[in-house]
Amino acid sequence: MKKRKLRCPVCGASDFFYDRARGEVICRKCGSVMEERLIDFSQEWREFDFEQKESRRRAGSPLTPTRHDKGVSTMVGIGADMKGLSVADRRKYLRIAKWQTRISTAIERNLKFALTDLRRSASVLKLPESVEKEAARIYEQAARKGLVRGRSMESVVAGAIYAACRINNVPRTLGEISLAFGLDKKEIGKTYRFICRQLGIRILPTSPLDYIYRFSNELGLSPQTTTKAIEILKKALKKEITSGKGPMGIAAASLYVAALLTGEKKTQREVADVAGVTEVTIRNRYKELLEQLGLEDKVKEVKEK
DNA sequence: AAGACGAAAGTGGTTGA
DNA sequence: TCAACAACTTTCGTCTT
Repeated sequence: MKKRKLRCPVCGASDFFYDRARGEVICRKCGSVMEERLIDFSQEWREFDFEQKESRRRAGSPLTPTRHDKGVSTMVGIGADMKGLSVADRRKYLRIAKWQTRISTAIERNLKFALTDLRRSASVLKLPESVEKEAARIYEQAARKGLVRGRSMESVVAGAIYAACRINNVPRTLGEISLAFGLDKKEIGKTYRFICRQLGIRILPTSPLDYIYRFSNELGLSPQTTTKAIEILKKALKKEITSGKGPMGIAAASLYVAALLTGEKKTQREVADVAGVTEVTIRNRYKELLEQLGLEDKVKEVKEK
C-alpha cells in the first residue's frame, strides 16, 4: 500500500498524535481530531486474532486464571486413578466429573455466542482492540462465575464493554452503548455495577477531559473552541467545583461556554444530545462555571454583538 | 417560533445508622 | 435494612431573541 502523507485540513501540519487507546488521531499543532475510526483498518487481523483466541480457548486452559474461578477451573480428572475408592465414591466422582464437563461446555458455548456479539458491537462502537480484549476477559470471568444466569447475555456483554471502556479511559457513554445493543440504559448500568462488584473490579470515575475531544468533534467545533473548552475545564477542575458531578455534564457545559465565547454558538439541546445529558444539567453546570470562573462579563460582551 | 431559563416533582443509586 | 441525600431527569410555564 502506498504511503500517503497526511495533512491536517485545519492547519496544514502533518504532525499527528495517534491516541491508540482512544482510537483517535489528533493533530499535534491544533488539536483537531482527524480520524475516529482508525480501528476499522485493523478489522481484518483483529478478526483473525479473535479466531485464534477462540480456538486456543477451545483447546485448553483459560487465558486468565484468577482467584475467582477456583471451583470451575479446577477440573475433576476424568482419567484419574480410582483404585483406592469405594464403588459409591467412584460413582460420585464420575458424576461430578460429568457435570463439570457439562457446565464447562455450556460456558464455552455461551462464550462463543457472547464473543460474536461482543465483536459485532465493539465494531459498531469503534472500540480499540485493547478494550475489546478487556471486555472479552471480563465477560469470560463473569460467565465462569455464573453471573450470566438470570440476566440476558447481551446485557452482560454490554456491561463488560462499558466496564472495559471505563478501565481503559476510553470514553463511551452508557447511551452510546445502549444504542449499539438496543438495550435499556438502566439495565446495562445495573449489570455493569453488578459484575464490577462481583468480580472486584475497581472503577475510577472518568475525567470530563476524556469526553471533550469526542463531543467537540461530533459537534463540529473548531480546534480553537476545543482548546478553549479544555482551558475552561482545567480551571474548573482546579477550583474543585466539579467533584461529585457527572463528568459528561461538565464536559458538555465547558464546550457550550467555549462555543459561546468563540462565536460558534451551539444550542443547549445540540450539546446535550451528543453528551447524553439534558439541557437542565448543562444549564446548571454552565451557571456554576460562569460564577466560579468569573466569566459572566465575557459572555455578556459576546452577547452584545 | 425557537431557544434559554428555572421551579418542582420524580428517579435510581449511595451512604450511614 | 431503611431513610436521608445528592445528582440528574422530566415536565412545564415564562421570558427573550
